[in-house]
Amino acid sequence: MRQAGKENGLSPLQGEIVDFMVRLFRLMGLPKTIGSIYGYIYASPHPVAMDDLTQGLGISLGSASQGLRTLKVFRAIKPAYEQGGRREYFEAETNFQQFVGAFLKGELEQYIENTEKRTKRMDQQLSEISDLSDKEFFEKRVKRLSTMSERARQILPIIGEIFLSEEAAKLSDHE
Amino acid sequence: MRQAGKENGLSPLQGEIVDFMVRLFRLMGLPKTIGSIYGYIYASPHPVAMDDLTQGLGISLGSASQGLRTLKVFRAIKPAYEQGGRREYFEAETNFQQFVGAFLKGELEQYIENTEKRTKRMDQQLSEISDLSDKEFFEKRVKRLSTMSERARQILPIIGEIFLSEEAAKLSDHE
DNA sequence: CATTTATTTCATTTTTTTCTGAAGAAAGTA
DNA sequence: TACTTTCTTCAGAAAAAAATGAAATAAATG
Repeated sequence: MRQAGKENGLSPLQGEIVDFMVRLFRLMGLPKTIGSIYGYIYASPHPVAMDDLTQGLGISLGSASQGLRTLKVFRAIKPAYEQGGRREYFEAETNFQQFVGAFLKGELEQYIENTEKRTKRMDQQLSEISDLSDKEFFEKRVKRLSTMSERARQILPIIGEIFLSEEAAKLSDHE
Repeated sequence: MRQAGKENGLSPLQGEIVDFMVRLFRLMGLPKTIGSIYGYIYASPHPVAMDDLTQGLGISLGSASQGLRTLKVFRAIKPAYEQGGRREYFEAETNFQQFVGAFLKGELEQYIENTEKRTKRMDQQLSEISDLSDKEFFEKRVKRLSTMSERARQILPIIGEIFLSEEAAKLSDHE
């Protein structure tokens, strides 16, 4: 998959879209395949089955399956009710605000919780230092980390606000 | 380096701090070594030379050299004027707000610029579509991406604000 | 329930990223 | 200048992350 959609039936525009999504998803720390799958679905006028992905993107069955799962989990795609076949079809959830925001918020939340545990542990360690000038130094340092972690928690809702607020929704939800 | 600072002369608290930084830096997409170097310097009461790092963290000369360079570049450490020796010594820049913020803002800025180029290309591609219903579909899709990209640009200064404002500085700069 | 078709799982392979250390600059010293 | 010490570079090694595909499972059909 050098340039998305060269050896297969993707139009140049669709290729651009796939690349776009690969980049967007990489920004969230997700692998190329996942971005390309979402891109492919996003750029398809009709619901997409796993088969279309392996063919259209030249990726393996395994990757397609795992990628779809991940995308389902954070609601970037949704099942499409297609006539006839026994296949599962999917279409794109097009409001990035929602799922990108939720994803980032989740990640950050987890990170911050973990961080708070750590600063607590540090506070304990502090109490075991006997040397006085060492103690002062480390208190300063640890203090800063605690402050940072508190501040991060304050920022969290702002991030949520940016992505998930009513305003944000309005700005992006007028299909 | 299983648990930071086990085989070497790091106190448990210092080990915690190193781990903390490894995590913080990984959040920014930077490798473990860089985080651990910053952590080591941050957790040192005295200026640190390259030698201390290779010894104290058990990392190679190459890693230490490269890591220090990176940290210098985005101002996470600064040279310390140490008596006597011909060695270079460093100490930590302790206001994360500044350097983490600047780093993230830089990354995002670059990302957004690139994204804008892409949406422009897409707009061009759009004009070459003849089929009418296809055209409508892709216009909708591309529109959304453009909107998102515009919105990202609006958000950028807010990010800057969060990290780099006077207020943020005050909140973190009272050593 | 046997058969065909679609999906999931996961051990292995491939690709990408990060780390290492020896060679060689650079900078200081006698 | 010859020698020592410190730092940088970069080709190759090691580790980590992602992708593959074959076997197992599930789901549908006659």
